[in-house]
Amino acid sequence: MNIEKLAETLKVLGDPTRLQIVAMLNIRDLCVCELVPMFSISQPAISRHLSRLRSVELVKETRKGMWVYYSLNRQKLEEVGFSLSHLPDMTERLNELRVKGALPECK
Amino acid sequence: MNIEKLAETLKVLGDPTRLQIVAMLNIRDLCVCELVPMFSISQPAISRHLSRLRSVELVKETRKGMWVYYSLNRQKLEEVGFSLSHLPDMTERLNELRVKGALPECK
DNA sequence: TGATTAAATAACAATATCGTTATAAAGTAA
DNA sequence: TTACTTTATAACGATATTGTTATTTAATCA
Repeated sequence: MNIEKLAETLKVLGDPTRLQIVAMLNIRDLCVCELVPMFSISQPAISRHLSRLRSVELVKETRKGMWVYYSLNRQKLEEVGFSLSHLPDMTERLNELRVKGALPECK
Repeated sequence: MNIEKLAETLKVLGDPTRLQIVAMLNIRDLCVCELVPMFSISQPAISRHLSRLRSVELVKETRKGMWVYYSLNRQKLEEVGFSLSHLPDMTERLNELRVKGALPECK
């Protein structure tokens, strides 16, 4: 995952409500009406959080009749962990800057 | 790491500038005056980003004369990855809610 | 059809974030 | 001391985020 996308995904995960939703979905798929009573915020607020999680493909929705079930995209979550432990190698970028004289000599 | 602290740390990582700083510090320790020319934002802006990274102990600062060197706390970064792949088990919490009748029956 | 339920979207307010420029603080050196 | 360099902080504006209530959309059922 490129660094911009990784940052965007981490930002989505970096909210206590959304991270708890992810932890809940790690146990089993849940419909919105089950998620709402778990938190002390409104249904629309939960809906917006789910929308943000969906926007980075951390969760998937499936409509079943009146209900919408959300499930965790474990692969995406693993990808985040992997990308974090394999950050892009900036050695070359650092060399470029040094060659261009963009780096001061702080001895 | 508890879920609140994890969310806070992910939020700090969830910014493209800060994540790039982390990637740079993964190569070697850098002083602020080296970091500034790598980005097209002001020195105070970089300083604020470093302050946020410091606030969750992702980086450590060391003053050397006039210069302040920042280094990556790799242990903390690994901890984030580990916590992400070992989210707290919400099974019990889910049971509580079910027993209390807080979960609707969406069949 | 019309009523009901579940979920998403719209509109808005309060607060947080991130950038800027100006200034302060800390260290070096003439 | 005074001047200079490096970094942090202050003050402020623009924008993003997160919550609210009201409304819309989608599906079910009498």
